[in-house]
Amino acid sequence: VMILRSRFLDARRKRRNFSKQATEVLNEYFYSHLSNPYPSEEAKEELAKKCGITVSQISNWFGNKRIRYKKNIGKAQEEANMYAAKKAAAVGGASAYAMISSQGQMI
Amino acid sequence: MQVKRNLPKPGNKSECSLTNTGPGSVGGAATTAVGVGSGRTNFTTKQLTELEKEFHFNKYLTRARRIEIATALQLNETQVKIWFQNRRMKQKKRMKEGLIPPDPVVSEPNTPTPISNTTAAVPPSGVVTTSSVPAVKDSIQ
DNA sequence: ATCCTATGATTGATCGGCTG
DNA sequence: TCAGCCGATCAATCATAGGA
Repeated sequence: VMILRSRFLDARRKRRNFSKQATEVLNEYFYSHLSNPYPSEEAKEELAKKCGITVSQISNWFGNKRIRYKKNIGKAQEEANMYAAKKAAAVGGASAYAMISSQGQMI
Repeated sequence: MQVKRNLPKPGNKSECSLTNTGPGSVGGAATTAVGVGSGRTNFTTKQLTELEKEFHFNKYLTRARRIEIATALQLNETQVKIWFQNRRMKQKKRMKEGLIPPDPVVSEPNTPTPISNTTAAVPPSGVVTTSSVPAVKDSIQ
């Protein structure tokens, strides 16, 4: 109730969705690194540059993605997974590195 | 409470490291007003205002000061400690990207600001009370 | 315009590592 | 040996954007 306190102070939250391309790049990375969706600081910087957003936004995106992915599993996620896998397998050029790194770690 | 994630940073192993949600159910002691202890405390505007004021003064707290504040604001020492930690990280983050001029460094790290009253809780304490509208303090975006 | 879902941001609190 | 800090992350929530 009175808990409506400082909500008005969040005027800064004038969010703008990321571009479709940016989201595409992020999802591609996320799904091709599902076993370890934790990009390093360097990877975040690269993604940030590639997506035209800040590193913090990259962190926010992965944070939200991990939680929300987990909140589902067995839904459109599985679908998105193979979508990304297929995508990575397809064009060997830009996506090649994604495939390789996805195999980075083993048991 | 329940955040036992594996170590993402260091060489982690297989499995989607994102698989937890431990039922933990800790008995947090929060003033959330909502039933049982909620892991997350909802700080009141007054508490946040005082903490912010103190932070502007000292970025780091001494044990004694922490106790004073915790008592005055009716919070745990840990909550005050954590709040300052998070606040420092927040400022650092703002500094990096956004802008937020470095702190005008206050001479001495002391001068305990008499946290208004002792048993904080009700008094209106005319601090920044809902200026009633758009009060868009804060710069940055 | 109305409702509902997707999504970016914020934040109290936790985890692991490092340090004085 | 140990408490506090940092850096990263979690998890819940807020507020808005976008679609039907």
